[in-house]
Amino acid sequence: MANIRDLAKEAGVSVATVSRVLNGYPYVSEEKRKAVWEAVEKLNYTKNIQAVHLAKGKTRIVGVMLPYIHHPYFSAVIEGISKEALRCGYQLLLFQTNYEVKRELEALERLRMKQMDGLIVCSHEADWEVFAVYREDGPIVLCERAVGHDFFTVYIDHYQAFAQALRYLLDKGHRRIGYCIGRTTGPNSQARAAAYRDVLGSVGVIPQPQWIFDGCLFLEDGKRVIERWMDMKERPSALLVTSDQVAAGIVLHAQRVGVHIPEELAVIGFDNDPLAEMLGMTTVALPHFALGEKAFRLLHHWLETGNVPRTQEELPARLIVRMTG
Amino acid sequence: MANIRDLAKEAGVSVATVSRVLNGYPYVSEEKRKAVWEAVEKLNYTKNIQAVHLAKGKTRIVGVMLPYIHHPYFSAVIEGISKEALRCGYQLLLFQTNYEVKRELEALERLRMKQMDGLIVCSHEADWEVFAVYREDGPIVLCERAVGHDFFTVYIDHYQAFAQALRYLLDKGHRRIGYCIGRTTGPNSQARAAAYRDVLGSVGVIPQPQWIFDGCLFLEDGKRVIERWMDMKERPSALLVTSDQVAAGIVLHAQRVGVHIPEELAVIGFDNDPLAEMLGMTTVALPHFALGEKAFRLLHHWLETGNVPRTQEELPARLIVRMTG
DNA sequence: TTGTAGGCGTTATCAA
DNA sequence: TTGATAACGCCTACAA
Repeated sequence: MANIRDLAKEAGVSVATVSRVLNGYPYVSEEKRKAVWEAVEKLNYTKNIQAVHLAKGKTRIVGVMLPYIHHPYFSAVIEGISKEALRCGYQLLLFQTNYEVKRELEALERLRMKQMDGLIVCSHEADWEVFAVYREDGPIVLCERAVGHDFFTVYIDHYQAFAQALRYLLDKGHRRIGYCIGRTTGPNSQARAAAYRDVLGSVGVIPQPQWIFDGCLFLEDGKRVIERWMDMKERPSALLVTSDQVAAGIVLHAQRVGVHIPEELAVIGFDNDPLAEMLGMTTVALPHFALGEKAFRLLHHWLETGNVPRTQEELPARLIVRMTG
Repeated sequence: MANIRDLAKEAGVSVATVSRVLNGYPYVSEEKRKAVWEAVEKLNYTKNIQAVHLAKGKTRIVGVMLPYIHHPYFSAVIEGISKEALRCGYQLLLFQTNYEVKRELEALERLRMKQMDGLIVCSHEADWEVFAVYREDGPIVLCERAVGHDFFTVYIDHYQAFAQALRYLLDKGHRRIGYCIGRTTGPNSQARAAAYRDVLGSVGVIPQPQWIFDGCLFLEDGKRVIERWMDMKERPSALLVTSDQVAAGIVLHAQRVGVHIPEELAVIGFDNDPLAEMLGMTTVALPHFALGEKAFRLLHHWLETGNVPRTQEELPARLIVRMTG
């Protein structure tokens, strides 16, 4: 495969001139410019991007760290990132971690190795301290709140989102309120747990541990929740469900087994997935797509200007009352 | 940032020795090995992966071309690809195209530029001739059938899948059978259209153009379908819906507006999404995840052995009868 | 077991 | 306007 030196020889110019032509720099005579393009044509030349990356020390590639892709939340976030990246001429390198710390470290190491210009962390498992170590190796933007660390982040205010829904339920008279969550670790989950404690505590309700349903990620988990709920002696009268997928699973399975929603069990989902509208589900709308977009923009600005963005932007959530809660 | 030469100086050895140590080659004395690692530690060295890529002419990166990510079909395929890639130590570079030919060409150009070792095409818009031009620039594996081109592919046999469902409906006595599809171009869509013509033709049914509902990609499109269906004078009695998401939208909206399923309208979805099971939907299970896995494996084998895989593997689909059709 | 030196393909500086 | 040449950082014959 022809390289820039072959071109130079063919066109009868220097490699420097070839490079200038290829990159559209001024100060090249029309004549030589033409000769170079002809050589490009003749030798069927294409630039080797690796060499460019090495020489420039930049790649216009951004890494995206996330546990898995086949999930409505993460695929919405990526879509937002991807849309902006496309617009700005950046490429996306995927780092699927399955929430394994080892994988997260691999991604961070790749940042050190300068495989990409920056990294967007959608969700993580390792301690923030681990991430802090890599801060000097390249720009990192988070999609989660990092309390006590001055990372640059765009995040959804899950405390406020949860609190909002809880107060709504309290106002409707509910006292036995439980919730379903994907996993208990992670900043988002902890923000919710804090809101749960605080808001229920403010009205003197003592939540029961068994009112918290862990491992709720996918539609089919909703079935499990209903089954467990039916087996309980003191059932919650309302559930906050941190994913509309799971909430939909709950609502649909409840319907099937004859549990009346919201009379016997009020259900409030999160996300405002199309499914929520379709099922008439009360839900808290979360701006996932915008989260991805903004995270990329933040990183992009950082990369292009070199100015560290001292940003920690909070994206608001909005309760949408429909029929299930 | 320290480089391999700094290490050599620090450790009092040559760069070749450093490289050997770093890459775990034999024939290095324990003493020097130790000295190198100490230098690594001391200088806080990390290898620059770009330089490695350039020197080796390989990247262990695979490109994935797909129209969008936030879609159950594509995110399942990627998940399959990603899982295998992770296992084999490969990374994924995303090329979101929005079905724009221009974007597809950009991805192919990147293959030429040797940004990645190979490319998996999940779905495309450009003519196969365009892809054929780039075949010599790197291994390309397709997730769609390419009739008349000897690309290497793994694909779901959509003709068989569609035909299977159609015959089932015919057996049940349906004659006015329509279908909903994402877009009409693309090999998968054309395979379905062919099955539709052939199977209906075989029993002398002349399908009406308005029985084909285009642009059905997401849950919310199902609502539109029902609305249009209700406005029709000669309504289909059954619909094949090429996405369970859309089928779910149809079933749920039908329920809402009082259309009885399957009595007034039989619905058969595709994918076997968890939603289908939850809603008791009859559906044709499609192995999306396996498709991604196998596509990666095919490419991987090609990359590692250098042997062109003359594979064109057809993945079967399976009708799952539940309650909607 | 070790080192030297050339190569990978571009970009960028500096002098002309 | 142009060209030589030194980076960029690593790998790898080949020679010792």
